[in-house]
Amino acid sequence: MKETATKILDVGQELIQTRGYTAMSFQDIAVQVGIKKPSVIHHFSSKADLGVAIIQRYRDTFASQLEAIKNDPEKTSWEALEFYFSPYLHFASTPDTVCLCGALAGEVPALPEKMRAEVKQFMEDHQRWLEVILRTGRKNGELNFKETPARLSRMLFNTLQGTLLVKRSTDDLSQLKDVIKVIMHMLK
Amino acid sequence: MKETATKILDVGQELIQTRGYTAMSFQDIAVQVGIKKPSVIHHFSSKADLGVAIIQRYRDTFASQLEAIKNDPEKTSWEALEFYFSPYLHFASTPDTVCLCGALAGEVPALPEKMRAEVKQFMEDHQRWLEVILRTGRKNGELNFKETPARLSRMLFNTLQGTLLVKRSTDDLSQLKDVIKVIMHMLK
DNA sequence: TGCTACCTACCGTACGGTAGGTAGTCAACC
DNA sequence: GGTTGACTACCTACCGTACGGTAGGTAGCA
Repeated sequence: MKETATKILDVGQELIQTRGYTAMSFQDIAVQVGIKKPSVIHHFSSKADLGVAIIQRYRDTFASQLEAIKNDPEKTSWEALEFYFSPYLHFASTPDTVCLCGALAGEVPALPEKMRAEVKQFMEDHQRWLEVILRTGRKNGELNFKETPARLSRMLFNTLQGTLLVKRSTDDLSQLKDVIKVIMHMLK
Repeated sequence: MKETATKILDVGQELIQTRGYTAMSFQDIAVQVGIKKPSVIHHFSSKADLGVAIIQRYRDTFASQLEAIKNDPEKTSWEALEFYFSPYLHFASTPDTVCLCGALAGEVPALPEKMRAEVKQFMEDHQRWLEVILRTGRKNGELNFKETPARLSRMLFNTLQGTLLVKRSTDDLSQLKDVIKVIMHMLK
């Protein structure tokens, strides 16, 4: 049986990814977890605290995945890229869901200050990891591109985030696959 | 002296671009226009109606600009591209502002149904215009690329939207210029 | 007379958050 | 071994605030 706090984080994250932080309420979370609103607040004393906890948990799991890939010398750059793209492909099959950082980025002005710093770090984590893959891939001779790894990684990261964003309104789920295909092709 | 209805549309649009549709309230608009809340509702009988009116006005002006460019035989494809990118470059100098469609796309699940269709059309307008520029530019021999114009225009549009999105949290205003430079370079 | 633009006053709802209480668990103590 | 106290998880009931929206009235103008 999952602990209540973990359930709250799970439900909260899902709600942010589908409806956004502002539209996520303690009440919604309480209903989905099966408890009452004040009990949610008992675990996370404010909405901002809950938001920060959700981002931090996500960042932690992301960081550990990064380490696992980094320390596996058998992984090729292409496999690392595929791993990086896999969650995006997952979003391609769920019309209204979006990467956590993308959902939060769209709401930055409405976010409590505590959360903004986390979101910023979050974006930088993502972009920098892609940068590392690109740099080592080119050094190994596996990947081929003209731009600097920093600039290209920023651009590709932005493209992925933008595709997720646009997907929400157009419901054109095939775009994500197309975009990833084009990116892969560009790097050969 | 500007008409009140126009002022309401102006202020409303600005609020959507900075804070988002959900966080935009009749009260905020009333204060900035210099009237009381019910007077705003007198002009636009519901928040959804106001939202639709704002998008429609934007789409109309965008469409007329499109026609003007299309019907000017002296404009090169590069000039058309520059014109297309110019509003994005403007956003590069305003940290918290975002393209109207991008701001709304991030909130699609929270939007009233009437607005969703408008947002969708909005995105398609933008993307299709870029597609036309790319297609005619290649036909003229001015532009050079391998992908189909449809696929490439979607990708570039997504990249621009994503860059605006990411900008909100990172405050890295130089990215937009960089991205546009890279795109221009790609098309040579 | 009728219309437009605006106003004050109000309504119901939903939100984040608080106050205060209850039931269960567990360790410390006589 | 039973009693006590502290702690945790959860509850009901409530508060202030802000929202979208309504009712009804007024001043000016054609």
